[in-house]
Amino acid sequence: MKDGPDIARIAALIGDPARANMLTALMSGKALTATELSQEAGITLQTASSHLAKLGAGGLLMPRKQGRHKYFSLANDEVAHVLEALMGLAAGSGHLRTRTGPRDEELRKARVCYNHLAGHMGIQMYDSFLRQGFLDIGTEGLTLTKTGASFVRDFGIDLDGLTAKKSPLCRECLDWSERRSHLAGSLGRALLAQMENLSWAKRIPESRIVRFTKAGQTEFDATFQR
Amino acid sequence: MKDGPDIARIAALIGDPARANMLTALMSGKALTATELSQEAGITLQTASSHLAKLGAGGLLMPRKQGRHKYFSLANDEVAHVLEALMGLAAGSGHLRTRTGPRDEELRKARVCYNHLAGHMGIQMYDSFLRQGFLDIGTEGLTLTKTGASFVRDFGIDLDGLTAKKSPLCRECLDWSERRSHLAGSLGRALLAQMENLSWAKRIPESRIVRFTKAGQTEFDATFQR
DNA sequence: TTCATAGTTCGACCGTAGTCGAAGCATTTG
DNA sequence: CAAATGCTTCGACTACGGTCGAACTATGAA
Repeated sequence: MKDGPDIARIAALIGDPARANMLTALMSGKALTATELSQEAGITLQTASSHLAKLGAGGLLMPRKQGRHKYFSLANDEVAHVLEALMGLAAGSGHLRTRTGPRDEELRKARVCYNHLAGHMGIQMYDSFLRQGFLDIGTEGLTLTKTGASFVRDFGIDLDGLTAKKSPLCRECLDWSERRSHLAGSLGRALLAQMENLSWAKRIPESRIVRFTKAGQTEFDATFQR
Repeated sequence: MKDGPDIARIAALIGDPARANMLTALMSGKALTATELSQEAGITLQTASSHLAKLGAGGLLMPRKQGRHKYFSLANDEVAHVLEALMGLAAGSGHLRTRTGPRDEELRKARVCYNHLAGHMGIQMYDSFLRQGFLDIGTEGLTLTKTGASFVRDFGIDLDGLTAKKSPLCRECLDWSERRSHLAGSLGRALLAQMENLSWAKRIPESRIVRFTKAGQTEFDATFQR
């Protein structure tokens, strides 16, 4: 009776309407909180919590704790592939709905997150690092590549000083507004500090907004938009 | 709450262990009877019947009645694709088990089925027709193409005589031993009759075996094996 | 510190769906 | 025709799992 891979187990996980709704909501690629997902599915938070625990245990979801929020995203591409295949079979075209965070335009664009750069520009920088091969996504956590190290040094950062400390150099941080990962860790903090040093930007007091100068914006784009 | 394509519905269908076992058994591409599938799933025939009805209504299975048997196969490639994706996610490599029909070697090779050719050679001819574009699989049933018609005429069959009758010219028939479709209908019967006319083969009395002569076999291979 | 918000755990309720025995059709075989 | 085989339908039982209220923990804000 036992047919090797237990397709019934995961199909049953997807087979509950509430869970299916959560999973399809996550197909956008963005991470959502438990509360948002509960609304997405039309169920209470308690019920959602139980569902999310099951999906996590089943290997379909990747939960990440961020402060007092818990963000969920699809565990990997294969999960998305299965969902897409199911959508195809279920005929009709796939809908996606999402509903994301901060209202303030400036906050969305660039803000401080534990002293590193977050928001659209944070994502922009992170993507640029990945594109240029400055960062390597290993089994557990990010590492700075050789080319990445030399770039960072050229940018004016005391890399040796950072690595001397015990706090992690590179970490992924889930962006609030963009709902994607960006660069955190001591390197992330140092990069933002250096941008402030170079007078590219400054923090607006009494808020988390990071406001770039016109020149600073140009420099940033030239440096990180390739 | 309603997310367009109802992936939960079909995922739930696959999500039951008994149904999942039946579906994986059908991944071989061969059609299986309700009884065989019930054994495959380790449940009684009554329960299996209910499951199979649901899978049919859900569009995952294609049932075909053949005498007092009912054969089930996956409805289409997309279903197989979903199952394969699920197997991938469920990790581990997929097992397949099957258990097919007739014992007698000669019967498996070539036999009569409602006066048309069945068994391995029947499949061979059917595949050859499809490969050469003699048959066209439309929305409902097979049709003979122009090139197919001229081939058939060259083979010595009175095609006009056949089309004059009201019984269907081409029909699919599910092969007992191969568990795949082959050509039935009046054309199928005429083709077998012509092979007997040409002394390629003759029927063995008191059985359904069709025995080809050595020369007939050679001719058949030359004609239908491309 | 206290309060508010996000999420988890516990317990109880309820419904749905899987299961099988028994009886009923349908088709083939003798 | 009767008997046998393959499958379906009906009905009853059972259990698993989804659901929510209430209480609890953890993190952040005032």
